[in-house]
Amino acid sequence: MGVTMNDVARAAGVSLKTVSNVINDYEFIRPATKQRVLDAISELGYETNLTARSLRSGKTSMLGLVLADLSIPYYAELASDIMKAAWARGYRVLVEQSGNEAEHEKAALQGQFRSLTDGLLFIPLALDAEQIITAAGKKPLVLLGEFVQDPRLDMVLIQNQEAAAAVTAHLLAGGRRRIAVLGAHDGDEAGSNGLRLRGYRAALAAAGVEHDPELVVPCGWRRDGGADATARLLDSGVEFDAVFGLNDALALGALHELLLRGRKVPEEIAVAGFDDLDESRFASPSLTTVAPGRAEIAERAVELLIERIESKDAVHSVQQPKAAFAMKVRQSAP
Amino acid sequence: MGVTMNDVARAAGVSLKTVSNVINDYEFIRPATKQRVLDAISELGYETNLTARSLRSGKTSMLGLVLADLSIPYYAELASDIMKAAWARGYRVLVEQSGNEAEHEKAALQGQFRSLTDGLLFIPLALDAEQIITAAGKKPLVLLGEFVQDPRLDMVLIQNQEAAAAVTAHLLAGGRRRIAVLGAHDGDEAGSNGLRLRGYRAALAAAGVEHDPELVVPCGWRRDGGADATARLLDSGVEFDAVFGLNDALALGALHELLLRGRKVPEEIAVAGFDDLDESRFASPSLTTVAPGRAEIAERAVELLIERIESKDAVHSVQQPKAAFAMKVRQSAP
DNA sequence: GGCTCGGTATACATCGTTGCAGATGTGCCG
DNA sequence: CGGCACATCTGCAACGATGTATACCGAGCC
Repeated sequence: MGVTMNDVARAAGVSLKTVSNVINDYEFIRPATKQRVLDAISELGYETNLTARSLRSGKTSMLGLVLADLSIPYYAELASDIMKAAWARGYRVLVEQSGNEAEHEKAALQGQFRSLTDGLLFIPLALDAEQIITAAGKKPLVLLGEFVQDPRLDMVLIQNQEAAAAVTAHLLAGGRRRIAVLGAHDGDEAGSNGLRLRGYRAALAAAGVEHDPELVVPCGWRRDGGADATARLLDSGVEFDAVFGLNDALALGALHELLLRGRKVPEEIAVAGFDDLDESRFASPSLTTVAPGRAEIAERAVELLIERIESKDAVHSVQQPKAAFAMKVRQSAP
Repeated sequence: MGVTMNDVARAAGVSLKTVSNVINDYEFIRPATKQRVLDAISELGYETNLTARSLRSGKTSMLGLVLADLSIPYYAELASDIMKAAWARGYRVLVEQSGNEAEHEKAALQGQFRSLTDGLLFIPLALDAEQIITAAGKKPLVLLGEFVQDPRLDMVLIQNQEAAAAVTAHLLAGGRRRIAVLGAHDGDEAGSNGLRLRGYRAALAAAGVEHDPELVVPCGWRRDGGADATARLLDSGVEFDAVFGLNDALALGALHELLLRGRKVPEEIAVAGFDDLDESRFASPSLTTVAPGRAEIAERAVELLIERIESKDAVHSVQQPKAAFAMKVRQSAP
């Protein structure tokens, strides 16, 4: 157990450094020498010790990914895309679940384990920009999710406001006038939910439809939150002819509750979401939603982070690319 | 950037080794000394370099988790549980997506990246036991998912057969006699799908219901596979009054397709699955399924793997604990 | 033939930590 | 008061790789 370069060197009759050179594709090695080393490597079953390499070179070739919880489908799908993008560029991803708690997020930014990664992809939920900047120090960092916005931070943006406006406009075009919104407080301005809410209000205003604060229902971020909120809404007696879940999980929870209570979707009440989960396509009825460009987000975020890592000292201006979104009109709101 | 133990030592006026001792909670240190060191640490913002520690100690405190793809909800939920269990024991998890390809699985078992982890949790899909044993070598390894069964390998078992029999029995108890099965070939004996199929047949036999091979429909493992298979089944004209998806994704795909075609669930056709995804609870109608004991599986697998890692040389017999399962009766098959 | 030059291989120090083997100091016992 | 045990602290050598500097070698040039 544990063949080292030294063993290989001895077996091949060369110096340790030559083995290193072969492994790192150094240009000037005689083919015969190279072959001898390669033979020795495969004969002994040598494998590079990445830990040692990291210590010496100062790079781990790992990216940290901090998100709330993998059991939330949107994060799982995003994580999957991010891992593929990173892998394609020779990096691995170390996922850290923050459980949406400030303490865990902070720990991820500045804790011990930071030293295992070359940079961080971070989906902040509990910390604000100031806290993030303080905690992160100089480590390469790219934010995702737009919960936090700040001109000093690199991030990949979702067009929250525009996309939410598009969903709302679609519902309005379908003749809906009393569109309930799940997942935000009426006053929210910040965070992705705030931005999405703003998009909703903008679309209403553009269509000349009055905004009723009673239709904005705060709730958790998961399916049960959407279901509960819908139940409360139905019980409250407030009239509505559509539900816009600020994410698909909420919309699916709402859909479930509406059908449970015998409401007809979409005839009576239309339902729309935001995220375009794989699951949403297969809901019954299938869910109208907007795709925020997940694959593009993953790709861009990884690319940007790696750029920051590999040109660490270079001067650079903050980048905040926006991903393209796309409406997905399905049965729940045709 | 890069405060080392040496810097701390100098600042605290002690030797480097004493700093190390403080950090590792060595017993015999005068409180005053300890405090001085701790002060220096926080003043300088020192952080342990885990890479160096790993190199020196030979432990990385990371577990590898090899699975097909995080975008598959069952794996995402399992991964989430595994990470929490590992974290609670001081380990992190490095996820590797195999995409269900033999080559990737093999690479995960014996590739470079192996040296970054102390042991591997592996959900095999493409490799068989022999290949796994050959590729894995002596590295601590615990299998999950029961796609492979072998008395030489540690693994945490799902009661595939028993649980599938329970689902089938439940459908039979509801008066169903023509139960279609999605996700296996009629001949399958191995793998979780084979075992689940065997449970299905056993339950039919126990109830004295004849088995019709035409009701067994092979298909992919995701929602679209279930939908396609259901479409084919409907088109073929084969009669059936229930569908048993060998996992929830398939069942949900089937549910979607049935409703799309105007079939009433459960009145006309009952639907049941296997996995108890979070999503299944919120489907409409909610999905009857069986929970394989995901949290317990995660817990036990992590525990077993860590035991193997930490008592590496000790003689031990192969362990194959079984997780308890639980029926979840919901609307789709009351 | 001696000298330069570029290709090829090597030696040595080094990354930041921990294991091991001691060195020092303190208190207590006889 | 010497000796001994024990608490406390220190120094050195490693872990396995890579960077830098340099040694060697044959070919080409004058």
